[in-house]
Amino acid sequence: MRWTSFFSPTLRDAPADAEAISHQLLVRGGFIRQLHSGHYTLLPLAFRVRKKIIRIVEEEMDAIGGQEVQMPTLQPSSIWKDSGRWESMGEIMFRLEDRHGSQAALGVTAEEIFATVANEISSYKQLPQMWYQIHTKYRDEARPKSGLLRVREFTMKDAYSFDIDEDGLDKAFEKQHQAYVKIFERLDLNVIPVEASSGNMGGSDSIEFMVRAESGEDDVLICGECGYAANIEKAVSQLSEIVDEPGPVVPEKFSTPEIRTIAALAEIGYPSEKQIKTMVYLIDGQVTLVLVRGDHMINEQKLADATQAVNLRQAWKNETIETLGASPGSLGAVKVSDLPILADHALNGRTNMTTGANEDDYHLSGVDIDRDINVSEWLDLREVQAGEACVSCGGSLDLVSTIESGNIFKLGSKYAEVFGAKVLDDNGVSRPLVMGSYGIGIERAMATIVETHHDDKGIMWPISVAPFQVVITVVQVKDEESMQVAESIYENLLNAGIEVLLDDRDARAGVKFADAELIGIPIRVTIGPKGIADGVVELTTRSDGEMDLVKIDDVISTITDFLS
RNA sequence: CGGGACGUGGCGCAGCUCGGUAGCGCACCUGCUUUGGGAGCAGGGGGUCGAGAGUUCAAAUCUCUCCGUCCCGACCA
Repeated sequence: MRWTSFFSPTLRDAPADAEAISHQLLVRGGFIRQLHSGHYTLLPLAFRVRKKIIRIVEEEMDAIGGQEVQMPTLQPSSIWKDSGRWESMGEIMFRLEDRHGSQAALGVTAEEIFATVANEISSYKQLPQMWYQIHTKYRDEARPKSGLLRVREFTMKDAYSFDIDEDGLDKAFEKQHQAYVKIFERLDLNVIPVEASSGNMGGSDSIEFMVRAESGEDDVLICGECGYAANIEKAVSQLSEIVDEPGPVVPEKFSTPEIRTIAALAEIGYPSEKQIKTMVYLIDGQVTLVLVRGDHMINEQKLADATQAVNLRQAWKNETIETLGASPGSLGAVKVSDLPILADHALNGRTNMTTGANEDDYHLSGVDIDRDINVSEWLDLREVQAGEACVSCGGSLDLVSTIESGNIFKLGSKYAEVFGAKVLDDNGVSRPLVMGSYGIGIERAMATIVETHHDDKGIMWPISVAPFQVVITVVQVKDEESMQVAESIYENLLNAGIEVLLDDRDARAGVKFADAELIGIPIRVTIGPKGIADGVVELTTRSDGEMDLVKIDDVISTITDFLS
């Protein structure tokens, strides 16, 4: 490709509203343009990168027996109603009606569709199966952000495995795990597999593949000692034991005017780890009290997972007052008998605690949880904090921000049962298929690579996904000899199957160098009159900026060697 | 959904307080000079000032409503 006919509108300044570095560089480099919030046009450069990522994903999926298919993105409401996700997907799902008034949705994910097709499998002899597609997904995100990192329309590789039993699923899951490791290696993304919540996918085991990045929005806890890693929605830790002083036989009410917070109560002599934090939630319409230790935070995803809630929110202030008769700041669960009370494990067995009295401006001290609070269920609800001890080795946990680049789920038979995807086993017994589902966001991977491969001059693509492997920068386009050498190297590289961009623009050298660096081509061949006089050209690698003088006749072999 | 900011040529911005019909840098076009790290000079093209309504002789500027975009939080397969 010749730059003079190539469409890559580079910009000197990034748009003011681009915050994430990948967003800035992809826009500045002429890879993408925004159409509206969460929807981006992929210009030729980005499209080339996308294709390469897709190719890598396809190769690794095919290598583990994946079969590529393509499902419709416009899907009838009926199958989503059958699985219950027409409801539970909530606002994330784009919905529309056709001219006949039939309701439909744009594909958010495809468990339902794949399970429907899996009806065609009738015997255990046809198993296992692994199907995947690389196709557009639509999600009405509450807040699209950070360029390609969180969008409403994107390409996803979604794979689905079908097995006769859990054992088969375990194998498929492991194969996908291994394939992911290879894919991310080839993309030069340093992924951390972490235990994760499966959200409303309804699965059991779930692993997310996370890449550390400044602009990441998922928090992960990692143990530097033993390698334990988990999403904050799932992470657990060890707490040092607290020995409570013996308390009174009944709780004692005391006046606490002006005291509305855990911190304020701590200041007057009731340490936060000796307090009970009481929060009021509406869990699928049911008012519920949720208790954690005073110095702990509730993680709502844990709460949602533990309760299988579809709709979950904190109660409004007025709802709280109606229910408990007091305002937030004076709430407690002592003597509450008509509401479910969910408590975090860290409160188990504690005595002589302090909590709100359910009467404004009063608290209770000397609360013995077993004796005074009617806990319905003990659950893991609290959010682990940085520095806490690892459950497996006691090491200190680090909190790091990451981008979720892929995930794998064990779905079990939920969808197979709903859609009647059953097969006969070797005893002639009908059994539902056991499914897994496995996703990777393609454009997100592209942006994540930029997040992790850039310097102050621009992008530094790994060779595996670079839009071009080589750029030939002709310093003096009007110098005939330079152009002749450039044309000849260009032709030879093309013949060698290498993707080359020939910068034949009549621009100043500085402009051309800056553009080449901005768009991140791994190898630059610089051709100028000076070198030609000596029979050499320059080879510069983008990743380390190192420059070598190479004889003109050796350029092709040097480059092909370097690339292989 | 809660909080905050912004909307003026392709990009970055000024002008708005105090109303008088739009300007700067980059980019773009033409010519000349220049040519190894974002050139110089000269000339030129391009803007419903987010939209609508209102106030006014007159609105980018004042008022109201709406729309859009970004950031923080909530939420998020």
